[in-house]
Amino acid sequence: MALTIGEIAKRAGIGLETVRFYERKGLIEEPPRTDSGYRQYPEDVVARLRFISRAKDLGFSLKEIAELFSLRVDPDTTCADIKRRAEAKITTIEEKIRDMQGIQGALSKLAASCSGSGPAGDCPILEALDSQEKDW
Amino acid sequence: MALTIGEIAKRAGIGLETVRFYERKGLIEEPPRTDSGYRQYPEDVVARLRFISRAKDLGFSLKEIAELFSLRVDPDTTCADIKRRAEAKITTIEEKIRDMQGIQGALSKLAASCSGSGPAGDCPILEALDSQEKDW
DNA sequence: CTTGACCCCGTAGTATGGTACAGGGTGCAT
DNA sequence: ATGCACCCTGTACCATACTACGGGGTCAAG
Repeated sequence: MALTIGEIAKRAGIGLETVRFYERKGLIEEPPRTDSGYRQYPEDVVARLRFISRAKDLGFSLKEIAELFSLRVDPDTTCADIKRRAEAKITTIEEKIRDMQGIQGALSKLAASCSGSGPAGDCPILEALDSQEKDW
Repeated sequence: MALTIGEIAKRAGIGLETVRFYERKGLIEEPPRTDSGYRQYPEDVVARLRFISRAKDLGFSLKEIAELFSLRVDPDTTCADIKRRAEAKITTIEEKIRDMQGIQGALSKLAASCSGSGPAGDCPILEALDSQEKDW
């Protein structure tokens, strides 16, 4: 039972333009067509689209997801290869978290230095942004 | 003593194309020109460009930085207004950190579930991405 | 046989923050 | 006076992930 692009998009919970976009990006295969040119998707493409959504939720870019698929297809790929990818991703995410925490700490410090009264001209936050030194 | 665009860019530690880009975006004012059309920057524009870099480091977008400038110019703006902006930014950054931590936790769980041996076809990471339920 | 929902393609636009030309003119030193 | 570094404008391009639109064709119900 083949599905139309609208059906498959609905089942995967994404827009149908997005399905075509993923096709152009090589994330899903080009499906067979009807005589009139309509795409005819096998049902398991829904699972693939959900895989993409889940991987995106885990912070993988579309490019990385495409790599994941090609790894999976390659018979020489091992479980360890996949694990390495996941661990590399964990590392970059941890780095991002640390960066964000640094930013958050600096901003909190700045916000704390501001009494919240008086004109903006005297605001210690803007002054800190103006000053040459950044001690944050 | 007016500075050329190249000088000012060098002093601010950014590219000169970026200076023009900021001008187009309204982050710095259009400077006066020489008869031949060269931009002539007053020295304090360096401070403004540094302010932009610093605010960017703190996670503000260019649009938000432009707002900060217009707040600063507005005589009705108070220190409390600036503080509110900073606190709002802290909140959104904290949210992002929590999101990232969720992703990191989920990925770590998946990576831990993988022994790292065997073919990719049996990889529990890929299986988790394939499965309907996400318990992560 | 008409109407409306759905599909096709290609292209362009969105937001973000720049970067890179191409094809010129200018400023200064030798 | 000639060479080189620097400046000018406008436009196009990079990555990321879509989203929208125009101008068509198709399918199924009534």
